[in-house]
Amino acid sequence: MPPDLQLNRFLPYRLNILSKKVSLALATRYQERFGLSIPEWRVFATLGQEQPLSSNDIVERTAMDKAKVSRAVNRLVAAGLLDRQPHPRDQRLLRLSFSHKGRDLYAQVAPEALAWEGQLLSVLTDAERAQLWALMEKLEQRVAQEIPESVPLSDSLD
Amino acid sequence: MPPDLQLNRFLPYRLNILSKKVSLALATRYQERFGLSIPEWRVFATLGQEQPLSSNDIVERTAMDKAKVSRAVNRLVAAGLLDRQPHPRDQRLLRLSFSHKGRDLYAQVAPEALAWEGQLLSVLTDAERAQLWALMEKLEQRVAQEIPESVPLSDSLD
DNA sequence: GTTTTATCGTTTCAAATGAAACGTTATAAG
DNA sequence: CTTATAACGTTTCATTTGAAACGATAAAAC
Repeated sequence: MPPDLQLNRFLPYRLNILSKKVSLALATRYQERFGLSIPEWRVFATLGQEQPLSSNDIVERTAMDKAKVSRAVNRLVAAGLLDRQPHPRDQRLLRLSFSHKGRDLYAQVAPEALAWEGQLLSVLTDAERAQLWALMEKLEQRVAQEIPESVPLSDSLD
Repeated sequence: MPPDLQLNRFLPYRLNILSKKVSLALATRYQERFGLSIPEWRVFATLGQEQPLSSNDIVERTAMDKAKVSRAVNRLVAAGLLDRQPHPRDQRLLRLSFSHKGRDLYAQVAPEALAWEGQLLSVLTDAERAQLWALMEKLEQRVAQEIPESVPLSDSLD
């Protein structure tokens, strides 16, 4: 008698596919319109939250690999979107922040991202949205217990 | 005035991190215990649902790249877990199914995967689980509308 | 029947990835 | 002070990746 593992009712599987579809749909937009790759967008959006940040701050906030963050930051700096200063008190740290151009771009990108998310969430009622956050929160806390600390959240794990 | 994009309340971002954590936690287990990589597990579990399947069937069911499926299938065949036969009526198609060894392994892996999922979901009530499925279903249908057809769901989109 | 056209799975190749090594700077221990 | 240890970000290098080209088969058009 085969074990009853219904893949389309298996949370890791469904979560992966949903996450992929959402990322793909969004990525297509900011890729085409703003020329940002996914890692670049992640770094950029993170700096939109708080500035300045070190590379390591971004690693912690995004669960990205530090090599990937390093490369994304380099591209964003090269594109003139970020300023990269050495930290005055700790020479090991970078002090990353938006350039003027970066700030302008963020002012364009962020509202679009929010609007897009709004369209996506428009299929849910307010109550359902609240539920969704609560459920995801619970699951994330639960699963965090199972992950051995210091294991990086690699991008290929999907 | 900066746009109010709160990243930790931004669905694509949170979904990505949750999905990564879940995949990582689960992958660590079947990697260590059964020697299966993530793509291999995906293919393997898909065949647990229905047999025989062609490679293309698996591509459709898992949203994986066909090159990745091809490589995962090769490794599983080499490991003696799958049988690969040519389809009698269409020589282009493969007829993939479990070998005896594969069936035995599945009988071990599937219950563990289910038990693990059960632990994860144990933080939710039955009603909450039902909600979760319903919400994910709605979101997936909504986002599917935005994805141009025939765009593959690459694994690097996270 | 012959010639397109499409489909399936593999292979190729350039790009992306991430673990580990590295150089540099800071902190802790002696 | 000096030495050992740790933290930060970059770079290296082997692996993984997926888009495109490919060979082989089947279906469609003529």
